[in-house]
Amino acid sequence: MKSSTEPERVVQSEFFAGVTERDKRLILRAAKYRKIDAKSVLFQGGTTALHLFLLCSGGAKYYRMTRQGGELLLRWLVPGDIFGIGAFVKEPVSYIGSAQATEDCGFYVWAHSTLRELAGIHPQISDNALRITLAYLATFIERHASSLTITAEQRLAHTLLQLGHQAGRSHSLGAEVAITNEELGSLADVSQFTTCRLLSRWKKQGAIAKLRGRVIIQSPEKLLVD
Amino acid sequence: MKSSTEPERVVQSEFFAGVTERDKRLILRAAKYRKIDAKSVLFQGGTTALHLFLLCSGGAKYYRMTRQGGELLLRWLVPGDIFGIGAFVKEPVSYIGSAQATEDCGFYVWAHSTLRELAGIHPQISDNALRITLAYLATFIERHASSLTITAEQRLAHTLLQLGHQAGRSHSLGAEVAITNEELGSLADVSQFTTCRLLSRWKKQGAIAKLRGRVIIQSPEKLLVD
DNA sequence: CGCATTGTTGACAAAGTTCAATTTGCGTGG
DNA sequence: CCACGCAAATTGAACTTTGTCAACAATGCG
Repeated sequence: MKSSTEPERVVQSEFFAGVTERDKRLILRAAKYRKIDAKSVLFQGGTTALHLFLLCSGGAKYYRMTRQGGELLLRWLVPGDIFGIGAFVKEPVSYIGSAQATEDCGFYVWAHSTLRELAGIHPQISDNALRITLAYLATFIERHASSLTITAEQRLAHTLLQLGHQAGRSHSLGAEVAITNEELGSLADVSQFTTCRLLSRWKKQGAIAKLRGRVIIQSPEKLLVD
Repeated sequence: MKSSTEPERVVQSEFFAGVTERDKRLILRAAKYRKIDAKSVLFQGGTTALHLFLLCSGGAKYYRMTRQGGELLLRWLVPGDIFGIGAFVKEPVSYIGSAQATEDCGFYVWAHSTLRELAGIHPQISDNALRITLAYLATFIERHASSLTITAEQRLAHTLLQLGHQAGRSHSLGAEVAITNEELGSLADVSQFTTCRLLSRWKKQGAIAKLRGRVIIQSPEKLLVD
C-alpha cells in the first residue's frame, strides 16, 4: 500500500502532470486557499461552474440527487483530485453534480477568469484537464458496465478495495476508510441493506472490521472472489 | 423535428463551435477524408488513441465488449459527432470503446501529431474537445442514474425519442431510426426481450411502426409517460 | 445523558432477465 | 426470379437476485 501524505498527493496530482515545479508554484499562487468544515456544501449540481477546485486535505463526496430524493454518489474525492472541471471551458457549463465535504477540508480554488489566463500560459494544464475528464468517463463507463454484468457482492468488493487504495488511511489493523454503509453502497450501486449484509459477512470472515462511519480493511485478499 | 442534412451537421458540429469559417476549412484540410463500408470496425477499445474522427455521413456505434461476450452500446454516433478524443492529449491514452460503422460511412480523420499542431494554433478546438467530453460524461451519468431510478419502459422511451432527434431520418410516417431491437435495448440498458415486448405494445398503440432493423416513430407524444 | 444518525435483521415483493423454441423477414446467389 | 439460409424478432414460462418496507438496536457526538 502506497501511503503518500496529503501534501504529496497535491503536488503529485494529475492536474500538474508535466508541469515544472516552478510553474506549479505559479499556478498555485494564482489560486485561493480555503478551509471548510465537514458537511459543508461546496456547490450544487446544475449551477454554473465558475470555480475549479483542487482538494488538499480531508475528503469530499461528489453526488447527484435522484428524483426520489436520494443521493447517488458519483465519486469519493480525495486529496489531489480536481473537480468543477466545467470551469475550464471558455463558456462555463453547469456542474454535473454537487460536492460536499465529508470531513474538514482544505483546498485551492481558481475562478473561471483566472483559470482561463493560466490555461493560456500553461497549455499543459488544459491537456491535463482533458485527460482527467477522459479518465473520469472511463471509470464511469466501467462502473456502469459492472452494474449490468457482475453481482452486487463483486461490485461492493471492488469498490471497497479501490477506496482502500485511494482514500485508505493507514491503521494498525489495515486500511481505514471513513465512509458510511449507505455511501459505500451508493458508490457501488448496491442498496444500503445489501451493503450491510455483505459487510457483516466479511466481518465474520475476518476480512474487515466495522465501526460506525468507517470500515477497516484487514485482509483485502479475502474480498477477491473473481 | 429539426431535420438538418449531413453536411450541415458536420460544419455545425460542436467540435467547431466558436471557430471561424476560414479556420474550419484549414482544420478540415489538415484531415484525411475516408470512406468505409457498413460493419467495418474503425478501432478497438483498449488500443492507443492515435486518431480523432469526425463522422460526416452514415452512422456508427461506440461500444464495449462485456466479459460475457455481449456488447454494451455506449453511444449511437451520428454525423457531426467526434470520437477518439483520447487522441487529443499529449501522451495518447487508450480508446475507451470500439467503434463500428452501422452503415456506409464517410468521415474525417486527424492523426495525433497533426491534431497536436492544430490544437496549438486553434486553442478553441481543445476547449471544444473538453466541453464535448464533459457532455459525454454528463450524458453517461444521467443514463446510469436512469438505470437505477426509472423503469425499463421509461428508459426505452427516452432512448428512442432521443435517437429520433439525433439520428432520425425524415420519413413519410415519421422519424425513422436504423437500429435493431438488441442495439436499442443495449443503449437503454434493457434486455432485447423486454425491448421487443415494449416495442410490440407501442406498435399496437400506433405510436411506432417496426421493420426489421428499423423503428419508425409515428407519435412521439404517445411514448411520453412521465 | 439524550438524541439523531447509523446500522441490523427478517419477511416479502416484483421488475426484468434468462432460456428455449419458433417464426418472420430479407439479401443473395444459383 | 425463386429458394435458401442467416439474422432478427417473437412469445411464453419459470426463475432469481435485489430492492423495499418496517421495526428495532446501537453507537457516539454534543
